[in-house]
Amino acid sequence: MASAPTPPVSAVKITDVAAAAGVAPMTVSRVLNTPERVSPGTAERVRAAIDALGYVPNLIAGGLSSRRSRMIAAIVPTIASPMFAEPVQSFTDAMGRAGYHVMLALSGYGEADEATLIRAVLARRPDGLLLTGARRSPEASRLLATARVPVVEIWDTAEQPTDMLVGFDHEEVGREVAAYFRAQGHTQFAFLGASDIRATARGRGFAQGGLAAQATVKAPGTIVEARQAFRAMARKLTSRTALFASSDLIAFGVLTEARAMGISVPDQLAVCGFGDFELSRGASPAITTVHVDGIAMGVLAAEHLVARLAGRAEGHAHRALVPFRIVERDTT
Amino acid sequence: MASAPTPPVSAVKITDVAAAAGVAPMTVSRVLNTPERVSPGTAERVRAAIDALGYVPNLIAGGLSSRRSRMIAAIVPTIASPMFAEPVQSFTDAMGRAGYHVMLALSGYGEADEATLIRAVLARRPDGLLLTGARRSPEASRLLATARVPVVEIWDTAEQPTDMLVGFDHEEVGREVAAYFRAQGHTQFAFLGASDIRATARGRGFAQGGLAAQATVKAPGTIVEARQAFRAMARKLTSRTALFASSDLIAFGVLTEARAMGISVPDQLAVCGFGDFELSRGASPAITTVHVDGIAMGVLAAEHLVARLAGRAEGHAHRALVPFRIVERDTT
DNA sequence: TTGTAAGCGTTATCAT
DNA sequence: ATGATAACGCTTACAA
Repeated sequence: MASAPTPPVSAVKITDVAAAAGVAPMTVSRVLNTPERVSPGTAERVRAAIDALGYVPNLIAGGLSSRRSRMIAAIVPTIASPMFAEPVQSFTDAMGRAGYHVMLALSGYGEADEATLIRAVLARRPDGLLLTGARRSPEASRLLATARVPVVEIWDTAEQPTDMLVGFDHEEVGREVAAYFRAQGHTQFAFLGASDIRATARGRGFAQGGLAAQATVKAPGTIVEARQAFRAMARKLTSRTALFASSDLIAFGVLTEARAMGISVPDQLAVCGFGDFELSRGASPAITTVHVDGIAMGVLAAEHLVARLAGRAEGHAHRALVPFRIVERDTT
Repeated sequence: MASAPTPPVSAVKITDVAAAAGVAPMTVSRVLNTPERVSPGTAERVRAAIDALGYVPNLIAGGLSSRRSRMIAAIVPTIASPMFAEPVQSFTDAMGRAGYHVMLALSGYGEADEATLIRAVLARRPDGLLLTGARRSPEASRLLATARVPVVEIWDTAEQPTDMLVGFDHEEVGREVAAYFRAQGHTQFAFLGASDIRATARGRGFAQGGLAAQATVKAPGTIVEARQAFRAMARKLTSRTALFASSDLIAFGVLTEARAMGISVPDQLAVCGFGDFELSRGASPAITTVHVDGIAMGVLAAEHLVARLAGRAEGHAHRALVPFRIVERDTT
């Protein structure tokens, strides 16, 4: 379709620098990649030539030659939520420190064509992959297997991760929240959550731990939807209820609506969110929530990947669990 | 540092497919890139071979050869804010439909070493660049100039964009908000804002339009900081005040604190935010805010870039303004 | 410490 | 419509 007239992107190449510095191209390459193997004097001359010419190495050529792209592809559903933004940000930083660029691809929810995305991404020959969740379609698994690329999956656990995994058990989160509520003397439980696979797992764990979850409503992903859903749900909530929301946004919606309805928190209604977004700390009342260390998740994922890429995979387990904790605030 | 033993990423290459299909490599390449130039029968055989072998084309080799990476690099300060997440998401989608991958790089605020990041990104030879804001350091400008890569800058305006630009005037936003407040009979103004360059510009415009902005407080970026800042500021606010916050998060902090202090909204205090985040619609009272069409910004940026890459840059202006509007809700 | 030669896997270009 | 050949800009492997 597009047919640009092949413009010279950056005329300056390694041979130009080599000529200017009076050395062989290979020496320029060494100055850039293994400076310790070049004499200081030569290195200085080469660097001067690089600066003078404004040389920017072509990593695409280097990658083809070395068969290492020094690039990691990360696939996440969305960056619009702090849920993924945080680990992605820290993963990117950590990989950057190790000399890798991270290429971010957005999949949206619905694993319909995750395989297609993975395929597209593999075409760029990343040295490694960061994936969200631990459920892969058979097609995706096949692709990953034949590509033989190190893979880290985050945000979830699974019996059989594709390769490495850094996450936590969402059902366990639900169970812990239920246990926390029970310890507070609650006997009536409700769950309000989004329909994505991990939110559902948290709801399932909560129902197990809560023994008698009186109400489980699904679907809302936004504050406004949560308010509507809670308004509908509230009618059935006759006595003191402990509600677990699948995200802080939903918890906030519930609390906003509860205030409008004159329901007292935490006396008549106790609420626990998930994610520990800034909103939960900043809102009044401050929202009790489950904190997951997203930064640590990103850093850990990077460490695993870097270890593998450096060939020292032995020291690292293939599965790492990221801790979570309930942050008790005003709504419980 | 890392020295992996050069593993065969995906053994299958174009010559393998060609051999399996009984054609020349070039024919396989044509099936993939210009199928209309291959006879249906041959194409079918080739595709069968591709599927059978699980061939994933090596775009890194293709890019070196064709000098087109089919990749766009996007540099944004952060994805943790919906401010940037939205246009980035829509830009990515739109470029994807045009056959380009978007590689996202996070710069953080502070243009300290933006040039370094740009340099790193240019090493991958992107076909185009998406940058945030319109202020480039001399070093960055030099890099971009010598790279001769199409550049779109978003989120701002400038007299001299680097190349193409899709944004809006932040001072004008401030002036419009001031005008809106004045039309409502306000005479006392305050601004509470983050210290980044665009927030500052909105505050400047607001001060111009408000004639007598009584208080301008800077720094807060989070809800909690905004609450503290407002509490300090509130003492000086003796009469009915119209406050413009540099983001909806800050507006929310102000409103939360105002409620705690017993300040009635919008009677004693009118508040307008910026960004039209989900929170503003979902909160109670719903927050009046400035809506900027981030989706449109991303799509427009993509259109400009695609047009340029397709060689038909003439039809498009180099500057496009994205509309913004005040969304009137309960806090004014 | 530095250089030479031979690819890396694909596509542009020119033939057929 | 298909093929042969020569790059693309760099790095690996080996030599000096």
